[in-house]
Amino acid sequence: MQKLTAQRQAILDVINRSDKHWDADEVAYALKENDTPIGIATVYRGLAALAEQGLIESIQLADKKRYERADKKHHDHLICTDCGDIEEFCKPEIEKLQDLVASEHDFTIQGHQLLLFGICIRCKGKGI
Amino acid sequence: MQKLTAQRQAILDVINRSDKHWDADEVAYALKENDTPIGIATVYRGLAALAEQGLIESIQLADKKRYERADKKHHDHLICTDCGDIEEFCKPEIEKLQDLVASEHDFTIQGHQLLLFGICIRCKGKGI
DNA sequence: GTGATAATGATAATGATTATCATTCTGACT
DNA sequence: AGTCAGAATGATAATCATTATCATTATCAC
Ligand SMILES: [Mn+2]
Ligand SMILES: [Mn+2]
Ligand SMILES: [Zn+2]
Ligand SMILES: [Zn+2]
Repeated sequence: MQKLTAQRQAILDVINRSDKHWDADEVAYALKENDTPIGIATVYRGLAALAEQGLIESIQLADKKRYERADKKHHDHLICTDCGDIEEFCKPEIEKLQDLVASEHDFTIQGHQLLLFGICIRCKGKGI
Repeated sequence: MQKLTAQRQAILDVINRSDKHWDADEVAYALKENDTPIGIATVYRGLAALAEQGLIESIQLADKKRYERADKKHHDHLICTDCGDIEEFCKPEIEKLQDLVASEHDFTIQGHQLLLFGICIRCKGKGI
């Protein structure tokens, strides 16, 4: 990314103004609401470029990529298989053990993805 | 899955006779080599059905699902971003901490996926 | 054997993402 | 100010894994 163009700045603003985990369509829709509509291909390219620069974070779910603000400390995710809600958690002991695993395998770790799937507290009380 | 049909048994056999992590196309190709060709839709359905019954395991990578034998103890994966190789590891302390995280969030855990991305030992010595 | 149910397989459809390509923008340099 | 090159944009086509459709076939209970 050479330039933080107006379009990419607009994408970044959308993502930075909430704690959501956005997919490309949601970003495009928010931009349209915003009266700054941007072509969907440009949204995809912008998201990829911003993530590459570390200006936003990405998580890869089964079906699609989602993006979030980069200005929080590193965390991983709990995903409700019922409502799709995404919660966050931070557990440095796990990260340490991951590094240990990598070194045990002579593996130079570049990143990781830990997803916990299950039922969130809200969905637990649904069928009553 | 009502029946373990001949086709599904053939899929299961292919997967059980190696330690690979198979995608649907690879399974279909192996079956053709085997002189037991099976329609690709049937392969997809068979893999899903076998995984649902716990007869095989699945992992969801960024682009596609892969399947492996279910007769090993639970493990997670190291994925080389250079050659695509998949190694396995087992770290019960991590699993315990995952359960702790879930309980801290009143989250009923159903499953998890931990992927460590990086460079495997073989690829590390490449550019010399 | 007959009928209900499930599975198969060829093919079409879906959905997220990427590629193409003509057009527009930007910034550096006259 | 004008020119030029490299980037970015956006409409659209293409890709690729997976799922849906649907007519046909297999299987099981009676
Ligand atoms: Mn997050
Ligand atoms: Mn494995
Ligand atoms: Zn939920
Ligand atoms: Zn490698």
